[in-house]
Amino acid sequence: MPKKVDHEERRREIAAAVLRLVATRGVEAASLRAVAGEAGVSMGAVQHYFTTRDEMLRFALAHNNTLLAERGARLLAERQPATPRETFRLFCDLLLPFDEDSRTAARLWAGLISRACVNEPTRELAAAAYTGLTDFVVRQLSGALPDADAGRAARHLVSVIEGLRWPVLFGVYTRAQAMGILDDQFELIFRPARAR
Amino acid sequence: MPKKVDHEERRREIAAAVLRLVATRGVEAASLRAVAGEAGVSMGAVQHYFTTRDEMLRFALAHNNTLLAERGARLLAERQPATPRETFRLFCDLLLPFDEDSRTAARLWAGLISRACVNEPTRELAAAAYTGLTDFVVRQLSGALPDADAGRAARHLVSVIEGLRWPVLFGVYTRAQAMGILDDQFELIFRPARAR
DNA sequence: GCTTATACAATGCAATCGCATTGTGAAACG
DNA sequence: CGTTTCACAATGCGATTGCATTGTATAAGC
Repeated sequence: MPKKVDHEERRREIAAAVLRLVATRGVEAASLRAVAGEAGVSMGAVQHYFTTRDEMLRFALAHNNTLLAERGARLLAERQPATPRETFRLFCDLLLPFDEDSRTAARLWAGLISRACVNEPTRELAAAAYTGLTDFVVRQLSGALPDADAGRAARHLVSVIEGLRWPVLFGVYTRAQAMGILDDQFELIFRPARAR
Repeated sequence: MPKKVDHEERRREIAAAVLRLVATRGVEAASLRAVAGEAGVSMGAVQHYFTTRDEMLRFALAHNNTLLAERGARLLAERQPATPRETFRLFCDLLLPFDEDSRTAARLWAGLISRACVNEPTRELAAAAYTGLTDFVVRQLSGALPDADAGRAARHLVSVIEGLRWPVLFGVYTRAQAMGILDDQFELIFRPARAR
């Protein structure tokens, strides 16, 4: 019938435009027209791929989560961390807004959170993102710790990292200060079991 | 001259309407008209007290921060926590979205964060809120720990609490699970110094 | 080659937005 | 008692919003 177009690929392209807008000017700025302009297509095209603005935003934020997961897996594969501590540092670099990439990701995360507060499907998305991240960390830790401790350690580490995201993004902590807090945390958690 | 009106008090009343809207329907919903309607005044009144929507939002979010600080001080005064652990639990109840009040506060916090990502004055506000909170906790802890440790412990505790806010709000952790994580953390930090 | 389904593009529309302007009633001051 | 000044109320305006509708170019199936 008509032209053959990779539907999902086009959606992802438009989603990328959404993410650029959300990261630089906030969720409110991601209007249909602005997105169309940013993506270099007509507004009709955006409407063709997303029935509603809400669906567009939800897809974009979900897409961003899979991008982040891929980035984490890639980092893990290429840096091959040998010790739990190296793995941990890798996650810090991935999740905390130290460089421009992760600062962008943090701003997107902020958009996700603010929408999740008032939009049920987005809330489910955010909840899934948190559980997914924690599970991922559990799996990374499961070699280095007994299973029972791995779960606990993962929840600890994820909590502290998450708790540092906004202070770091807003300039309350420098990278060195944040890493200091995280190092302390790491020491505490990975102290030999007998000392606990 | 004209009627005598407590200017700041009126601003706070309007800000309360803003906060109600932000908490229930998000920052975007706090339009001048909606705020006027919620506050039960005309749009002209809102404009009379705030020169711009941006200023209105900033004032409302800053106002919310002082309300939260007052609430913390009041809780501290009436519950008179004797041990660091009791103090800590008090802060958890204050900051984590366990009841409807603190869930509202968390949604407001989300609004603050998302705006802080794209609005410089709001960013400063958010940064000040984080440092203010940490300083407050340091002061609470300074009796129970040597000064050097109090700062470190405070940054730890605040980080973990902050890291649990969104998972709790989005239903990833129940109150019991969150408190379990926090208890563990508390144990780690307050373990006798010789064991470190 | 005609049909048909797709992939957009263009435009229209009612609603809403922030903000500016203007009007009015009242109260304090001279 | 008149003037001034503040506290609003009402309305207007241009811009922008999400969404619906319509038009059209293209290309695969029969």
